[in-house]
Amino acid sequence: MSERSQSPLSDCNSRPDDFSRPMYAQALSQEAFGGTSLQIPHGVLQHHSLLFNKTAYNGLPPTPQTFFQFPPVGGDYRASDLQTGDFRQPKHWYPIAAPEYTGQVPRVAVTTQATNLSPPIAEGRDQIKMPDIKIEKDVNDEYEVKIQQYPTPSSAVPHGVYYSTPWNPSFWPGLPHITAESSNIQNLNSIPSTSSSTSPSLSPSPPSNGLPGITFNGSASQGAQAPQAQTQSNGSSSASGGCSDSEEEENPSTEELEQFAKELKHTRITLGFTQADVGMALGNLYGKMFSQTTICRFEALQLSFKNMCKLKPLLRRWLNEAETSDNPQDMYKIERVFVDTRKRKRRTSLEGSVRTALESYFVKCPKPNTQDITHIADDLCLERDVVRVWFCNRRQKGKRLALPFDEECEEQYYEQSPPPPHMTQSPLPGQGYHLSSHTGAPTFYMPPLQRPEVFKQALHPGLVGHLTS
DNA sequence: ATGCATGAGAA
DNA sequence: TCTCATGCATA
Repeated sequence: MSERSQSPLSDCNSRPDDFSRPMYAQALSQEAFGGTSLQIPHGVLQHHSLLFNKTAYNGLPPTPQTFFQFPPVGGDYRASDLQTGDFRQPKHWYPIAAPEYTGQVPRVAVTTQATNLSPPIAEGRDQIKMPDIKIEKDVNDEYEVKIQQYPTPSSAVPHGVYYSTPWNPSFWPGLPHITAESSNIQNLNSIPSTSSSTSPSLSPSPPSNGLPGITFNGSASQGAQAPQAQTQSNGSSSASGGCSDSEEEENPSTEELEQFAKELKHTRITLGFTQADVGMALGNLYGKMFSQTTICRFEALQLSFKNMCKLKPLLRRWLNEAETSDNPQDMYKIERVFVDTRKRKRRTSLEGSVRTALESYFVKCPKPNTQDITHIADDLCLERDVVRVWFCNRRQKGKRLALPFDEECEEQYYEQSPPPPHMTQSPLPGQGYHLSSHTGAPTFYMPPLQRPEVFKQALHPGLVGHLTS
């Protein structure tokens, strides 16, 4: 016990970076429908790498009926197809796309989208053949191999349409009206340098009039894996009038991002879509899918400023589409086969006491060196890698939460931000470490640079007082 | 909504 | 080995 108090980090001079603001987002109910939310079956839609818009890159005429062999559903989506441009998916509702709606269509969706969601999504549900999901465990039982396969179309699907490949730049050319409008579209740049190696050769090269490869804010972000959003200040408003010029500035302000996130969430909920839906729609619209997690974090302002800026144009586009489309569900159709074979380490579930201990270590030293990590791992009987990853995530979380949109301060935060009073002593819990206010879920300190008044507007009114008191 | 994990790119 | 963007899995 007492030995455990001998932290290996006593010589660490770094300061904790976290102690961030209260988890405002946490206070926001996910869907604000009494807990009703749409849950995507795990693995069904979450791997963006397999999203394909075949018509976008190979010019194939729409062959919707041959894609998935399900009984046609009622409703006429095609009218809107023609209006919205060729880059869109063939406007048919494939029941395979519906699993995430199973029995959980938000009430709002039912009431507000009675005319939009045609036919009732649940109608074809019984006919949905769920993909086989196979989970294999390796010999050590620590890794899982998940293999999922959607029913493959029996015909009319060219070989090579489906790839297990990351973001495919060739989708961008399929956005004619994006470039044509050149209005409020924040450009989606990013022609990944890895395209030649990661995308199927089937895909054509980006057209010369394609989206300019403007990098985000001059930063060499890790961008080859995702469409870099870039901003242009030429933005006229879309049909929805949802974005102002200022929002299209190269560097949207914090307020603008917050406002947009709020608008996005509100509209999304109003239209009855889940965060997963939105992420999926981005895939259908732009070829780069995002997970529910990412959309959630965007709405909750839990991404980095840079990341927020990157995603905002995409989401702005979605928002405009969703608001103006006669058949918003068109944006959610899935045309892909999900074949995901990866090994992923089984998620470690750390006990509260262990987390608390890690927190206390983190307070002392947010950036432990290798030796420290080893020591901590030994001390807590954890894998060294688990500890390392925990610290990585903890730092990331600290930045994310403490400095959502203040880049300049971000870099200095380790040095500038003093730990909150209650953590300075960092008594160790349990086996010698204890943080009085830590019960597994860390509380976050809001540094002075935070502006609660900005964030609280995104909160349910009833929560504002609580959080700011 | 969030904890733990992955992987690319950078330092 | 870190940061960062991102997502699976789960609370």
